[in-house]
Amino acid sequence: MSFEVEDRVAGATERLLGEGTPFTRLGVSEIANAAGIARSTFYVHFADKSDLLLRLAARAMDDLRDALDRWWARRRSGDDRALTECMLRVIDAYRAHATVLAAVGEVAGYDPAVATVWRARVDRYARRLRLELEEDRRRGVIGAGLDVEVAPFVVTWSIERTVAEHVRSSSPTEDRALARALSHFCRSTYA
Amino acid sequence: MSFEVEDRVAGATERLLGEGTPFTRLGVSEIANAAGIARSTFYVHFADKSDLLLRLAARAMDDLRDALDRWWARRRSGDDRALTECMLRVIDAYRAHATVLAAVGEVAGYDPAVATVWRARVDRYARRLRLELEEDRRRGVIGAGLDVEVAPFVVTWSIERTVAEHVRSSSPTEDRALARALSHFCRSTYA
DNA sequence: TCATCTGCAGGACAAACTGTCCGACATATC
DNA sequence: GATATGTCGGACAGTTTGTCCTGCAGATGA
Repeated sequence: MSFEVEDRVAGATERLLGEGTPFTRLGVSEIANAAGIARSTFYVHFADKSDLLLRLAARAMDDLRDALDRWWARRRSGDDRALTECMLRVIDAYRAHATVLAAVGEVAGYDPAVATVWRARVDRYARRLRLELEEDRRRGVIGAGLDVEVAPFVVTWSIERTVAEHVRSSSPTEDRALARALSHFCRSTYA
Repeated sequence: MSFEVEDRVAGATERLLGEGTPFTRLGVSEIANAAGIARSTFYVHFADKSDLLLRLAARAMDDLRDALDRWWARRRSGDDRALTECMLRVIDAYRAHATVLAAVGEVAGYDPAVATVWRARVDRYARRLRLELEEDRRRGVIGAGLDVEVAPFVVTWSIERTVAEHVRSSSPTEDRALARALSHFCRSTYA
C-alpha cells in the first residue's frame, strides 16, 4: 500500500496526457510502463482506468472550486478590474490542471461513473451561484429580466466549456482578453 | 453500393444511441446486428466507426447551422420575443439530432478526425457571428466594452454546451426558459 | 438457357486490450 | 531464521477491431 507507487502512476499519467495522448487512447500497459511498475501492480492500486482518473481529478476540481469561490466573492463588489483578475485566477487554475480536466470531460462522455462525478461537481458550482443570485434578488440588485433558476446553469456550463476550449487552443497571452469577455458577460447579468 | 444498407446502418445507430448507449460503447457487431447486416459488410460501406459518425453528423450540423443563421438574422431586429423564438428553433434543431450531436461531442474528445471536423464547424459558426458583430460595431450599435474578437468564441461555445447539457438533462417543457435566458445573455452583449 | 458480375453473408484470423490470477522473489519485521 | 508484505512477470480467458477469403444469390447480358 505504498503511496509512492500511486504518486508515480499519477505523475506518469499526467506526463503522458501532457504529451497530447487522449486519456481514452492510453493503455494500462503504457501507463504502468511509464510509471516503472508492472501492469499487474496497477490493478493492485486502482480498480480501473476510471478510478485512476477520478483520483487525479479530485485535486484539480478542488482547485477549480476554490478559484470560482474567490470569483463569486468579488462578484458583488462591482469592481470590474478585480472581477477580471479573479476570473484570470480561474483560468490559471484550469490551465494548471488542463490535461486532467480535459480528460474528465472526455471520459464523462461515455463512462457513467466519471460522468456522474463530473456533473455533480458542476451542478454544485451552479447551485452555489444560484444561492448568491437569490440573495442578490432579495437585495434588489438584480434586473427583473434575469431567470435566477436558469442563469446559474448557463453561466456555469458556459464558463466551463469556454475556458476549457480556450486553454486547449490558445496561449496564456490571450487569457486576459477571455477573462475580460467572461466578466463582461456575467456582469451584464445585472443589467 | 446500395444506399439501402447505409440508411439501415444510420437508422439502427441512431436508434441504439436513442436507447442511451454512448457511441463509444457501441460495438460494430452491435450496430451491424441491429441493422440486419453482417459485420464484414459494415466495413464495405464504412471505413470506421468514426466514418459512420461523421456521415451521421453532416445532416445534424447543417440543420443546426440553418437554425443559428435564422437566429443571427433576427439578432439586430431588437424584438426580444422574436429572438427568443428563434433560439427555441435552435434548441429544437439540437433536440431533433440530440443523440448524434452528443456522440460527436463525445468522440471529439479522443478521436482526432472527429475533433477536427467538429471544431472546424463551431469555428465557422463563430467566424460568422464575428462578421456580424464587426458590422454592428461599424454601425455603432455595440457598446465599447465588447471584445469583438473574443465574444463570438464565448457565445458560440456557451450556446453549444449549454443547449447540449440542457437537452440531455431537461424536458422540452423547460426549453423556453433556457431560450429566454440565452437570449438575455446575448442581448446584453449590446449593453 | 447459360455465363458472368456484383454485393452480401458468414466465418477465420492476427493484433490489441482488459481484468484476474498465480508463482517467484526481494525486502522488512519479529 | 521464520514470516509477512508488496512487487514482478507472465499466463489466461474474454472482448473488440480491421482484414481477408469463400460461398451464395440475384441481377445482367450474350
